[in-house]
Amino acid sequence: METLTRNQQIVLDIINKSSEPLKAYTILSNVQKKGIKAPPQVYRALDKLIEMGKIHKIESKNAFVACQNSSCNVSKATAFSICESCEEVTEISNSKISKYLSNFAEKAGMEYKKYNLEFFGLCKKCK
Amino acid sequence: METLTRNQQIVLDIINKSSEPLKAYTILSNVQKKGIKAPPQVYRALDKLIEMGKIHKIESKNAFVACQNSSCNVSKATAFSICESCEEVTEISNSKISKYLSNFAEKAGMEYKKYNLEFFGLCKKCK
DNA sequence: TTACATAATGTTATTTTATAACAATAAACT
DNA sequence: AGTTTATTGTTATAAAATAACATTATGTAA
Repeated sequence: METLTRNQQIVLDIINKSSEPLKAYTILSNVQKKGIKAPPQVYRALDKLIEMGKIHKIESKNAFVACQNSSCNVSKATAFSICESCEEVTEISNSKISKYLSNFAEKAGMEYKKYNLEFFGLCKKCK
Repeated sequence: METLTRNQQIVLDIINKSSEPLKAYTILSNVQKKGIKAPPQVYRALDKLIEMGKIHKIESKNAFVACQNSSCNVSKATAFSICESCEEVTEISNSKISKYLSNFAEKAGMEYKKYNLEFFGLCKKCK
């Protein structure tokens, strides 16, 4: 179990507290009172947290969310559903999807390391 | 069958000719001799071409590729495999994946409109 | 055809997202 | 303690995308 550095912990705390994906510069403005002053400090922390699987990047939004799946301490397969109305992002932790896709990748002749899947539509509330 | 405007056609031609995903500013520098001078012109063409399903955006790379799947004239479900060594990007047009994932989304209670899936790993050549 | 609406374009400036480069500290190792 | 390695702080800049608005082209209906 890796221990976090000060900056990593500060950034992770903000993301954990948030109910929605946060952008890097939003994070920055929220941690400036804690002494993190410049973008590279935020991006470096984000990079490490992603490596550790503590957070994920929502590529279509350039935003970052806490991993909601306690078992994924290495980020190798991520899936999200994204509501186009309320912007809610939910991590899908479905072992069937994961198995299905890993299997598919192998059959396709690819030495697969990870995947990212993003669903777009309307969530239960919004539809 | 929609007809393309001049700018859309110019941008599509460049992307079609390329064997790899192109970034917006790479496209721009390649079409300046044809009279497209500024980023908004490129981005507007890209947006329309995506709407039409002629091209797709590789979110993890901020790059654009021609649709390799002649049947997808509306871009609602895309899947790619991306080689982390040679950067080759291949569109996966597998109706099974598509069916499986659509099905999954529906069961999850989401009114699903589209998805984007990106696999990362090593392609056949590189592994 | 002419008038009106709609869409596409051209252009400048700016915003947003991300990284390069390098000096300064701190942590881990032998 | 001295050396290596990782992390931090900082400034500047690069890369990606959009806002805003004036202009031109295209479609449509009287």
